[in-house]
Amino acid sequence: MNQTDTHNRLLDAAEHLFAEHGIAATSLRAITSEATANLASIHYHFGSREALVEAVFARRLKPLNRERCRLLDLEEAAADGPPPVEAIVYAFVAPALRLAHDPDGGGEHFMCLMGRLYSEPGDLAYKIIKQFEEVFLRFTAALSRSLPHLSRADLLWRFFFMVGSMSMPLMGRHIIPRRTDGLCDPSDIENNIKRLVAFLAAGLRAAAHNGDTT
Amino acid sequence: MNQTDTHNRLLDAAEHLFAEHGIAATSLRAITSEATANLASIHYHFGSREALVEAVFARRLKPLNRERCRLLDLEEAAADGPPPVEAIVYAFVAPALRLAHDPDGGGEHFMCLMGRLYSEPGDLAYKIIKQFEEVFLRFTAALSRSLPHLSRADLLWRFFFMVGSMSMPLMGRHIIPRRTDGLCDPSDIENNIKRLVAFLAAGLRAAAHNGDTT
DNA sequence: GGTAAATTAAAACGGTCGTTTGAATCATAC
DNA sequence: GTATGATTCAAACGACCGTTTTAATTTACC
Repeated sequence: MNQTDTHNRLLDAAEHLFAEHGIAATSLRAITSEATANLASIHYHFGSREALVEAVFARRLKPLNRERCRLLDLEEAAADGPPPVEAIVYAFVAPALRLAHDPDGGGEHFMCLMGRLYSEPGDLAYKIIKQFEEVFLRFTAALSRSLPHLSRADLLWRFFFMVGSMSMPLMGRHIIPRRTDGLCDPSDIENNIKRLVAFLAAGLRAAAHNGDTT
Repeated sequence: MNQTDTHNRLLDAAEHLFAEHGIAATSLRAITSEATANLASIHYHFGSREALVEAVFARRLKPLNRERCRLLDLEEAAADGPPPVEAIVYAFVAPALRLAHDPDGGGEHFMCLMGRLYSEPGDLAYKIIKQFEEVFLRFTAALSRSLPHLSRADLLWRFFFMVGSMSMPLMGRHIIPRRTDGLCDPSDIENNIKRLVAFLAAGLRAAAHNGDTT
C-alpha cells in the first residue's frame, strides 16, 4: 500500500457511510472499520473529524463544478447571443447526474450525500456551499441574460427551484423507485437529464407572477 | 401545568432542535433542557427517542395533508373538467408554505425539518413518508387527468421535481437569504407561493422530452 | 544494513449518549 | 387528611463517542 492508499480508502468509506446513514450518525470507528484502517489513522491523515468531512466534499466538488463551467463556456462561445435556456440547464444538471452514477468518477454515493448537505448543521453546510460560489454567479448571470424579463428575485428563486428539482433524482435513490414500483429509475441518467431540461426550461421561461416585480 | 403541558413542550423543543441541528445531532438532554423538563420525561411520555421523533412528525403531517386534500376537493368540485394545473400546484404547495411560517400552526420549524427528512436514515424516512400515501395518490391522479399527454414516468418525475422545488423555500431559511443578500426571503409566503405556481405549472405543462414515452 | 522518517497499531482519556431505576412530588377524590 | 395514581426528579448504568498518546512497524534513502 502506498502512501495515499489509506487516505483514499478512508475517503471512500466516509463518503459511502455519510451517504448511507448521514454525516452526524456516522462514527469514526465505523469509517475506519469499513476502510480496514486504524481508528487513529483519520486524525493522522486529516487532523480531525470535521476536516475529513470537508475533504470528502472537496474531492468531488471541484471537478464537478469545473465541468459545469466548461459546458457553460462552450455554450457561451458557440452562439453570438445568450445561449438558450435549455443549454444552460443542461450544463448545470448533466455533470451532476452523470457523476452521481459514474463508478469511475467514484461519485456513486457522493451525490446522495450532496442532497444531505442542506440538512446538516448550518456551519458546515455554509462552509461547503461556499465552494459553489463561482457556479452560482456564472449560472445566475447566464440565466439573467437569457431571461431578461425576470426580476432579480424571481430569477434567483427559480435558480433555487432548479437546484431542488435536480436534487430529487440525486437523493431519492432508495425512496423514489420504491414509491413508483420501479417506474422512476434514478440511474436512468440520460433520460432524467432530458426530463429535467424539458421541465426546468419551461419553468424558467414562464411569465413572472403578478406580485412585486422589482 | 396540566397533563399534556410537558408533553407538548417536549414536542415543541424537539421540533425546534431537530430543525436547527438535525435529528441525529440532537440529544435528549438538549431537548429536555430547552423544554425545562426532566431527562426521564421523554421516556415517560413517549417511551423512546425514536417514538418522540415519530410523534414530532405525526403532529403536523395529518393536518397539513388534510388541508391539501381539502383544497384539491374544492377545485375538483368547482369545474366540470379536470382543474387547471395551477390550481393543483396551489393546493399542494400553499398549505406547506403557510404552515411553515404560521406561528399559530406551530410549524415554524417543522417544514425545515421536513426537508431534512429525506436525509435521515432510510428506515425512519420511509416510515414517515408513507404518511403521504393519500396525498401522493390523489395529486398524481389529478395531475394525470390535467396532463394526459405525459407518460406515467414523466408525470411521476415531474411530481417529484415539484416536491424538490417546493422544499427550497421550506428548507433554505438560513442559507438562501444569506446567499442572496436578503433578496430571496423564505418568509415572504404568498409571493413564494405565486412564484412556485408560475414556475411549476409551466414546467408540468411542458412537452415531454423525446426519449421513451411509455 | 542501518538510520530517519512516515505510517500504522493499541490503549487509554474524559465526555456524552440513550435508557433505567426508585424515590420524591404533585393532583385529585374520598 | 389521607390514600391513590400521575408526574417529576436526581442519580446511575453501560456503551460509544472524538481525540490523544506512546510504541511498533513499515518505508525510503545513504
